[in-house]
Amino acid sequence: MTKIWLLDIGYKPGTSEIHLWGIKDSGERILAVDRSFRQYLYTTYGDKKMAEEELRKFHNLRLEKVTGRIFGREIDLLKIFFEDGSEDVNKLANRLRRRGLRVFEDDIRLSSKYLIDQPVKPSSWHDVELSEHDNGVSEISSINFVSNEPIPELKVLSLHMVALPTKGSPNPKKDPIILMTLVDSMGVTYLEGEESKILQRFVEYVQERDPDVIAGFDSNEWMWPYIMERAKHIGVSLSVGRGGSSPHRSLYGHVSIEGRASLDLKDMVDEIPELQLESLEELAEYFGLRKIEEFTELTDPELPAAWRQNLQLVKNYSRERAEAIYHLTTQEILGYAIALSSLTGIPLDHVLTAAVGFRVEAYLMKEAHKRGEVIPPRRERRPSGYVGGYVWKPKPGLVEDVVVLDFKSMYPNIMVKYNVSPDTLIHSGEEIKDFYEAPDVGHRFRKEPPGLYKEALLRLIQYRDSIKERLKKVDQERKKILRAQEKAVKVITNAMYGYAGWVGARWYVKEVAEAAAAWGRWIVKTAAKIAEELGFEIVYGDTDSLFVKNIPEKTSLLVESIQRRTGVEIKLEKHYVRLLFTEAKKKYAGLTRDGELEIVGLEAVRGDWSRAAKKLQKEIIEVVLRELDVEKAERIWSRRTRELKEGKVPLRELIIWKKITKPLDEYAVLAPHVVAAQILRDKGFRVDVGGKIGYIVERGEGKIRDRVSPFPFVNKENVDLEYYVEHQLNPVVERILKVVSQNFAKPGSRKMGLRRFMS
DNA sequence: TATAGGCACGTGGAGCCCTGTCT
DNA sequence: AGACAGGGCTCCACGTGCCT
Repeated sequence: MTKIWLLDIGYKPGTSEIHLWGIKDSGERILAVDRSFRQYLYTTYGDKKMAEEELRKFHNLRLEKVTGRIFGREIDLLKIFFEDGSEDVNKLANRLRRRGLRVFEDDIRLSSKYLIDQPVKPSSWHDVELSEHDNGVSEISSINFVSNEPIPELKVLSLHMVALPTKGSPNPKKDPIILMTLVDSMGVTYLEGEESKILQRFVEYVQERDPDVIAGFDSNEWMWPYIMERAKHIGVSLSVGRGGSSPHRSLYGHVSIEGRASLDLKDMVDEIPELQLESLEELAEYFGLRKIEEFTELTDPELPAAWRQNLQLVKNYSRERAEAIYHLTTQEILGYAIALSSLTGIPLDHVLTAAVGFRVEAYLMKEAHKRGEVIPPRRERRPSGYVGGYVWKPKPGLVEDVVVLDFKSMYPNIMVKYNVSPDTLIHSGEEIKDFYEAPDVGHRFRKEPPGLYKEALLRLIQYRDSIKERLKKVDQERKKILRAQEKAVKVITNAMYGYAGWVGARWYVKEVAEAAAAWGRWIVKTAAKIAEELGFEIVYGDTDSLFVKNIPEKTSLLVESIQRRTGVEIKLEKHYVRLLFTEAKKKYAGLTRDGELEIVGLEAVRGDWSRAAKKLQKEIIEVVLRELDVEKAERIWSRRTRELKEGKVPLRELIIWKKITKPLDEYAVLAPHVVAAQILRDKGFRVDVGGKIGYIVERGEGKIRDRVSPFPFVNKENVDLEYYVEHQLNPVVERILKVVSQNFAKPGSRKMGLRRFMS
């Protein structure tokens, strides 16, 4: 018996031969082949003769009569195995469908199916029965999951690449790679000189050091495709895979390297909503590695000159990024990716790239399989919305001493409590006596048996509790692993409700999400009613939270009453000394009891306002909330306005960043950032969907979009300072002062204060 | 290879009215 | 007097990014 940690999984195309790349507990890296698995699909066989007729046309099929469940309903099925080891299920599935039969699980890739079907988990330890063959290949005769701990020592290589653009962004058709910087446990290696030499040495380096993980930033969409095209162009064989194969584009735009995990840290950016620029530098700052300003800056237009005149600058630029990638990977991201991979069953290689919905789905597929549920096919559906959470309208102005009550994991708890699940929904005509009925929308769910969502959620909750228990007892190093696991579990748990309402989900049933939302509204409104009955004043509330004016001697009674009546756990989450509400929902600022200033939803926390405006708004809020001094706030306002008008504000603070969310020619309206992006594109720069465009507004007549200038082609001389006063500084300040001036400014001075800068 | 809905808010675009100018 | 271009205005859709 051998112990193997599963790093990567693949299969030989056209066959049922599963390739498992693993790490033995001795540290040896091996490829083990499993030839025992067979691809299969299910079909209904309403007309038995017809099914048999079709099946006779195929050789080497093995049939099994089984009973499965689809959305909780029992159904008789034929399970059809492809005994000849082929994995071509499409042909058979299509034929059966053409005959009007229902077919299931033909749309799941072989390696995914293996992971769902077998006691095998990626990024985990297994007991394996191996037989060695002469050709060095090990064959598996049995494999069993053991544990997802400990995590073996993985060899990580990080990679940063610089190409020399002739015009705009580097173009892989003509612009060579001039530098590659590699970082691993041995330190930094620069590959420079002739491009073919760089690539050859890169391949040698990978073969020699044989890393398990290769990490980059924007490597799936940009770096790997670039390297691959250059290698092809100059005729270098890019055999960096463990079997000697080249990298290849696999599913969903991901680039796979055989036997290794290729990670793109850019995928991590989506998981951290706090990030506004979504850059590597910002990611590094977020994890406390290095501040954005401490990175050497080098934009594409500056690169050619720097390459000629200041080689060291270019090398520093590249090294800093390669090091950041290495440290982020080893210290922050790899552990999380491993935990997520082991939990969802998605191989390490893919798990960061996979969108949230697909992670949840991967987890559900395994749960469903355990319960004897057949996995429903993915289907095209028309999106149709439903009513979501309830939001109170706040009273604008200041309010003191407010406590916030939060329902803990409201939607997961609702789904567990009321057994809300696609397989427990009662359809019209069904006569079930024992049911829960959702308020408002009237959907009914049977109380027994527990549904797929309920069981999946309970298992997750249980797992998280056990992690929390263990966290109390273990040492620092193990704590880190457990925290990563906890985070992974949390991500999946919290996404379950959203998944339920996603039209692309295999288990999409609109009534499920709609009912969960309805129960949510009922619970939070019931809580509000209880609070009011007890004499509390509701200040605000959003979906699963209630802001109430504090009555210290009654808060614990309030919490108890709400929990008793609604049956859902509620927590006293926050205590604000003072809160400021604007006229809008979802926008407020507060001072907590520990003296922290919190800003929610306002421009100061939005990424699409200039830094100048954001900083000023924060200053104003700070002075208003902490010092209750509106006049001082107005003085700051006028000082900042003056500074801006006198040109004392750095250009960088005036840049407005916005995301490009679709191809430029699909925009119906030419917004300023779209025009800025067009200008960049026309200069030969890459404008990617999902990329951020920075621009400033220049002086001139007419529409804003007709006078934008994209970063980095901005010139301080041309900035329309008046625009920044009128459309950036003034609105964000006025939004705040408008709601407090009557309370705090002396009579008479208020209007003065506000009007002074308005016209 | 899109987890959901609710919400604010700047900007552009369409359409309307008004007004001044030309015929 | 009537036609019409163009400015100013209103209203709404688009687009982004936030909150829970």
